[in-house]
Amino acid sequence: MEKNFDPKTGEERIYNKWLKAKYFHAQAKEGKESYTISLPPPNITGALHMGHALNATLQDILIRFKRMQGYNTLWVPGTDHASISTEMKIVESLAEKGFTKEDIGREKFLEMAWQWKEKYGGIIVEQLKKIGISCDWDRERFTLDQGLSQAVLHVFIDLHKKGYIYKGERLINWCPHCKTTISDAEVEHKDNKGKLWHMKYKVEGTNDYLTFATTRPETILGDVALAVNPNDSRYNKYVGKTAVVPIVNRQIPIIADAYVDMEFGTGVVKITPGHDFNDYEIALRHKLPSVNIFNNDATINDVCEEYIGMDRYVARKEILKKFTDMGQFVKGEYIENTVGCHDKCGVVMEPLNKLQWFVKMEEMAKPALQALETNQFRFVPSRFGKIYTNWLEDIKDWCISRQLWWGHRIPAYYCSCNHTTVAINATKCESCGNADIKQDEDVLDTWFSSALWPFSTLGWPNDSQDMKDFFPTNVLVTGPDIIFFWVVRMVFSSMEQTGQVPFKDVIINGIVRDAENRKMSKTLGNGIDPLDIIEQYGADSLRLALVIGNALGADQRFSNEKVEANRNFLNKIWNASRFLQMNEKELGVVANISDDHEFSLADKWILNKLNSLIGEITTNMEHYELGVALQKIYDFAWSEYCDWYIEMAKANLKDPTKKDATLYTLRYVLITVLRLLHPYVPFITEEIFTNLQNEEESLVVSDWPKPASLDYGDEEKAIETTKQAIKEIRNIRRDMNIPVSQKIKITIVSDQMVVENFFAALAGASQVKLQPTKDQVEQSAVVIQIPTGTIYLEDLLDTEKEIKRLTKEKEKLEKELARAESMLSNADFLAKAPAKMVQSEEAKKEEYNQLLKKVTHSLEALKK
RNA sequence: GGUCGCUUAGCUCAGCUGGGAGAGCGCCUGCCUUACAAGCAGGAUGUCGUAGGUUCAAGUCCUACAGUGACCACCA
Repeated sequence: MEKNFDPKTGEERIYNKWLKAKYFHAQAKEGKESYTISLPPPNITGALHMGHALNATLQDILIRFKRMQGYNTLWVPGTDHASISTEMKIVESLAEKGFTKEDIGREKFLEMAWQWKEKYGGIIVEQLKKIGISCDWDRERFTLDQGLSQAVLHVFIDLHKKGYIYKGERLINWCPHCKTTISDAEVEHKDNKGKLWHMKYKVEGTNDYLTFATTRPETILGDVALAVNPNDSRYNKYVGKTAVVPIVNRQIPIIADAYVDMEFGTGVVKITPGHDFNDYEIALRHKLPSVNIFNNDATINDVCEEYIGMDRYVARKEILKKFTDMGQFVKGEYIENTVGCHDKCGVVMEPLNKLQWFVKMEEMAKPALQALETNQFRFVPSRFGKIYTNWLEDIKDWCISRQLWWGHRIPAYYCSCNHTTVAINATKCESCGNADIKQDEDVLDTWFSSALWPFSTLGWPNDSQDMKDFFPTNVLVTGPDIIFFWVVRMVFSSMEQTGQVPFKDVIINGIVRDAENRKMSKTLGNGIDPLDIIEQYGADSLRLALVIGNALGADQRFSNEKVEANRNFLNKIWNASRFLQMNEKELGVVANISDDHEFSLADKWILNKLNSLIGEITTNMEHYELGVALQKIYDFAWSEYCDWYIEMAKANLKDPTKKDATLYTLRYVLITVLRLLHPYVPFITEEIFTNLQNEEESLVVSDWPKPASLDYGDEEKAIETTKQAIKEIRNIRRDMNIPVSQKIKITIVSDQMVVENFFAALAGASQVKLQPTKDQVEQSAVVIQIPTGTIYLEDLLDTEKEIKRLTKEKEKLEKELARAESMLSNADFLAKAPAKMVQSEEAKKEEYNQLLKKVTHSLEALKK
């Protein structure tokens, strides 16, 4: 074996081996419970980032764990067509050549988009593979592929038939840059330091002016009313009168509405239903008209000759100037508010009144809410359920039509007879039979297809075997930021279409930040590329760094130091296996051992500890406590197996009576550790495993360890005591500056301790004598008291130092004793604490007492 | 404005259903001991944000407060 594992060459080789063996490919298996995960499909425009890496790693750990446990596992991968993001890319590339998408037309544009998808869409998948994830690549899907498109159309038509999908004119969020509608979820509210302008309109039939405040002076062109609070005594007298919007010379009513906050601004609000959601509501209540003042690019339309074609922000300045000139400008003050921006391009979105397709949400939200309430599925950690619930409780109808070309085109066909035919590939009007029908130009929101992902990828709406075998899925792992984009929509879509909640557990992973706790972003340029990390340290190290010591759902900082530390751990495991191989080469492999073979104390100790470990971490992993579980394996492997057991084994291997059992135990424990680690670090564990076993075997499909039926509790305790003794000896050697090379003589007086042959080596002794009584022990020895006996380090005595040490020891014991005694003298503790607690305290008290007596005795003897 | 986190060793963070505070990194001392210097052995450092409460027992449960962060939200 090489001195180090080289991930650069090894990982790819191993991954290809797995693919070739089709370990990740799932088929329905009789008598095997299935376990399914749908990979959140990354956008084809995306490049792999740390968020993907974490997300994919968590899923891979779970699916590999379950696969080893014997479940029939399926992990469905795929990508999302990312309607708007992809379209933006194509539009940009066209713009570079001086074209617009309209120049080349829909058909040609889509051709380009598909070409783009073929060229770049697979990149992120290949990048994901580098992490080592065990998806069933034979089942890879794309949200715009034929099957999924069929599912999308099916759902659209179904919902339309049921009346859940309708077309209506509504105020919607419009992106003037992308020139499409966007849903509420896609609006990002950004803090904005703006100005609140005070301006005034003349009240007709009086000489009075009413002063209102607005952050958007340009929208006065669309004003249809002034509103005051009905209880506002300042303005009561004006209600019912008319004010005049200058420039457009529009007469508008002054109305009373409780929405108006008397405290804010002047207490007078201008009402612009065409470009403000609140005003829209008010206008509905008061039956006011709506005036649209904008073109699709947010320039002023023909509402006003003077500003026609002018950008909204230019118009703002011009109108303010005009008001100043007219003497109707009052003042401007600084204000902090928020503005809604398109989350994709960042441009301030504009509410516009448009005819669009919507999904009626109120009714479908109900079962989705109930599903969580009644624990039909759950969030882990549970607190994220609140985001889900809040969003559903306050849900508005979902605007699903987009003025884009890349996506699922809406299956609605318009006829000159005014009838709309909603059907797949309609060729004639279903009402009048006219063949001259025109399909709706718009496509569906990307999330409409993602919402069907867990079942559309399994062949739905066809009566597929995969649906029967693998649906509903077991786990969804995703980020907190898309709970309302995606999780919510998957639940209600699935419940409506399949009658089932699409998953059992929704695991929320945190956000990976940089070492300074900043969000990694392209603009900041602080992103750490997972591929760079893989290149430098290997995928296994990356995976460990992302998972170890991290609580689920919590954000984490990422740094190369973390990766390095974990790389070191893997190197440690690698070298432990080299140690085993070296010895097996010399002494022979003992892969099996007969029942009558006697294990040494050390063997029994490590086997017992391993047994507990298996039980604990299996439970941890079943509870998704992956970080905790990993930490436990790490500690066991490094601190117990490598630091202690291997060192003990070195001596035992020289003992012909112990050699075989030791070789067996070394191998057995190491291989078990490899199994336990495999879900976390699949590559290196597989490499070691095949080195130790044979090329044909694979950890991927090997069994997850189960605790053995053994109880070496006493042996474990005995070795723990021995370890404690050795530690104290080392401690004293250190205090007295005795180098490792200088061997000492040790006498142990005990009638119960067994001193194994490793003791001398680990304690740095030339000889270790064990005797039942204190006879013939040299006077000049350092004395260590342990519960099972007394240890004498001969010829080391430095009386002064020894007195100091023993005094410290004595003080410590007295403190411990006092603690135990105070607990035991507490009547409430005795009465109310569990008996086990009380017993354990009593035992400790007894032990401390004994030790204290002995230490005190030694101390007195020295002082004489 | 609402909701939800976080505050534990110098730094980054674990700590499950309450029973004597942990890891990694860093730091100090000594070691190239034939698996591993990406290592070995030993060591130091914490009134677990503050104040109350529940309990025999609180880092862990409850309340308030203080810092800090995220998300949601129509104050023109």
